[in-house]
Amino acid sequence: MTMKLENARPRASLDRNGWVEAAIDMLAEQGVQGMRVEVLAKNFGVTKGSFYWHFKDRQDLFTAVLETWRDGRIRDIHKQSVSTPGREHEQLLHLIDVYGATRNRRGISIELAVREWARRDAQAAAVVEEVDAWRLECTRKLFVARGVPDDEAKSRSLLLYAYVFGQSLMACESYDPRIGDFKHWIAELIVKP
Amino acid sequence: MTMKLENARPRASLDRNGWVEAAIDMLAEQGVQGMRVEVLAKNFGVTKGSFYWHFKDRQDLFTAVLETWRDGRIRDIHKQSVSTPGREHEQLLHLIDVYGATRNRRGISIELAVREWARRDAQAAAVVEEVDAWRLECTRKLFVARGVPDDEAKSRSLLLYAYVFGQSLMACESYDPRIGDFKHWIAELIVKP
DNA sequence: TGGATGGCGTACGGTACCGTATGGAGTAAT
DNA sequence: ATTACTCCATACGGTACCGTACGCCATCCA
Repeated sequence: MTMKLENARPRASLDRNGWVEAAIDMLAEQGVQGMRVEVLAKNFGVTKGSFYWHFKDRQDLFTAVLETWRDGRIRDIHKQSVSTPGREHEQLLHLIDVYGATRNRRGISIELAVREWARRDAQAAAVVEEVDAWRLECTRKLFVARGVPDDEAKSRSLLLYAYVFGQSLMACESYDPRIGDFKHWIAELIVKP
Repeated sequence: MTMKLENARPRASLDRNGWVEAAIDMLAEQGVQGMRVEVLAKNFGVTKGSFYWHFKDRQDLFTAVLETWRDGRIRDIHKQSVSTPGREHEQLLHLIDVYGATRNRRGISIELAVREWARRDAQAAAVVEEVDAWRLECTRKLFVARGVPDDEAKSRSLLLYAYVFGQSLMACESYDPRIGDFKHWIAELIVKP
């Protein structure tokens, strides 16, 4: 049998998914324009001959990146937003915290890069719209689960996500040394029953 | 005297400022990477020989764009945020409305482009930080003028701007037909005493 | 063991840029 | 009229890409 050779080659990880993961790294660091075929190839130590074996063209990579990002986000949304009766308050605060902390910088970078991408590309815009719809819906359910009226739940969900994304756009670290307290106060205002 | 010839030539508007204004247009439409010397020149119907007469290099244009944007923002902030006793509530709601409406699309596009620029360029980051500081401070004064404690005023200012910027990043038009009502509710929550 | 196929390298043409060097037309000053 | 200065065009070299054509080699399969 040839089973022993399955992972014999150390560089055999360069399948379609490997390119997509590397492209997402570049997306986080440099934006859409940073996902360049020859640059990615050089980072892998190969030439673009490999790329054009796995992908039809650059747009093909873009589509794969968007789908990978969308699927990952939807999985995360479900993990974070399944209602645990009695703990919805903590769950909502945690949602805000995840996007506001210094950790998760990579996730935020990707988030912003995709959203900027979506402002000039219909395909990216559709993906963002889909992800937003899932997030807003799951968060709405969390609010409803703790007794908030439906309209108010929708409004607070919108406020929650707009706030966390907007916060990552601002340079507010130098605003006040007690910025952490302010953010807690804001989070409570958004989540408060 | 030669005074009569001061604005004799119709194309004499192609001074340094003309290039900067056109560059800001491209910034709004295509982001930082869209501000290209040869593209701008073609749009003007000239060649880049003109550009390199008025600017040392591309970075020189970038610096001028950032300074022009910063100065314009600071002027706007003062116009919008001077406290008119008794009307602070309406002034704050108007602030939110300015950034949330379908009009002012250009201003929002520039705002987002500059902020994305700032994530990868220290000079742009410094400008954004300066503009944010002005905005937060002026809005804080509006809150304080209507009796809000100082810490809460700072928190609400931060929430206000993070919300309006984040909102422009989201595709929330298809969220619910009553999105307008939700935004009003949110604005009241942010501004409410 | 010969041929098919997967995975990648090489080489090339083409495009879109940046920046420089230089010339040239028009105007202003002497 | 000569000079000088402003403003722009032309031409060039260089870089960084995208995409394609084609060739090479290892592996698998009959």
